[in-house]
Amino acid sequence: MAELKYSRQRNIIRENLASRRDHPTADMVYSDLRKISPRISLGTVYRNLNLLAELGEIRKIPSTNGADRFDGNTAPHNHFLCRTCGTILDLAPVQNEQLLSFARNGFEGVIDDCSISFFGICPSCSASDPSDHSRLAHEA
Amino acid sequence: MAELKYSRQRNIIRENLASRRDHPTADMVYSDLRKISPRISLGTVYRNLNLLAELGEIRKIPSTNGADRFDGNTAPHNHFLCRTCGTILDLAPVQNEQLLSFARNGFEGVIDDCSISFFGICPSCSASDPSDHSRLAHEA
DNA sequence: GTTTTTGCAAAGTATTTGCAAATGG
DNA sequence: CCATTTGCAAATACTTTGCAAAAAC
Repeated sequence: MAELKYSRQRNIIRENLASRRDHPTADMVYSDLRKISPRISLGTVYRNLNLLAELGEIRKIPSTNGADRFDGNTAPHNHFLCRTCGTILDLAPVQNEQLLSFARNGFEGVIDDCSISFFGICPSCSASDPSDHSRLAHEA
Repeated sequence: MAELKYSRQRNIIRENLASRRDHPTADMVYSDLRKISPRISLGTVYRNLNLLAELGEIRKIPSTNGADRFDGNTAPHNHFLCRTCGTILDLAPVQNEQLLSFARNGFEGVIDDCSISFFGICPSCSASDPSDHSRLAHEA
C-alpha cells in the first residue's frame, strides 16, 4: 500500500463520519451506507475506517463492551461514557496541553497525544430512572 | 447472581492481578494460573475478571488492537500506550479531581470517574529504534 | 498496463454462554 | 439441600484477510 488512490467508498465513509455527531461502530456506518451504496461491503468499511484512523482523519475509540467506535471529530475534546446505556457523548477539551506537559515530566519516552474519558450517568439516563443500573447497552 | 460465595479460582485470579504490575489480557492471566491450578478454564478467568471489574476490585482497560487488558491497580493513575510495541505503562495521577470538577461544569448528568491515556513511544522503543513505526505489537 | 481498491466469503480473535457436575454455606 | 461457581465445549461477536474482479491513474 504505497500510493493512495481515490475511492468512492472511502469518500462516502469519510462523509458519513463528518456528517454525524455520534460515535458509530463500523457496522452502524455500514448499514447507513448501504442505503446509498447497496453493494458496499463491511470489509471495505473496516478497511477504510482503519485507514482513515491511521491517516489521522478520524479517531478510533476502543470499547470494553462491544465494537470499537469511530469519531469524525478530531479536534481536541474528551468523551463521556454512560454506565447505564453505553452512550458516548462529547465533552469540551480540558487543557490537554497542560496535561501533556505534566505527563512528560520525568518520562523517558515520547508523549504526543492524550485522551480523557469521563464516566457516569448521562443526562437522559439520570432523568428517566436514577436507580436503573442495568448493565451496558450499546448505543450512540 | 445474588449472594457472592467464596471461590478458590476467584481468589487466585485476584492474587495474580495484585502481584503484577503489567496489564495482562485474560489469556495471560489464564496461562499463568494453569501452572498452579491446571484445571482452571478460560471461561472462569473471563467471568471472574469481569466480576471483579464490576465490583471495582480491578480495572478493565479497553484496547483497540487486540484483547482487553486488566489492571490490579485501582489507585488513581493514568496509562501510557506505546504506538510502537503496544505496551501499557503506568503514569502518576494528574490532578484527576480537578479534571472531574472541570468536566462536571454545565453537564446535566453524573460524572463519577475519569481515565486518561497518553500516547507516544515508550522508553525502550525510543531507545532502540527511533525510526521504527511498524504497527502495533501486543505486549505488557 | 500496473497498482490500488472492492465485494464476497471464509478465517481468525476475543469473549460469552449453556449445562451438568462440583463446591460453598 | 439450595445457591453459586466451575470446566468444558459450543456459540457469538467483532474484525481481518485471501482472492479474483473492478476501478483509478
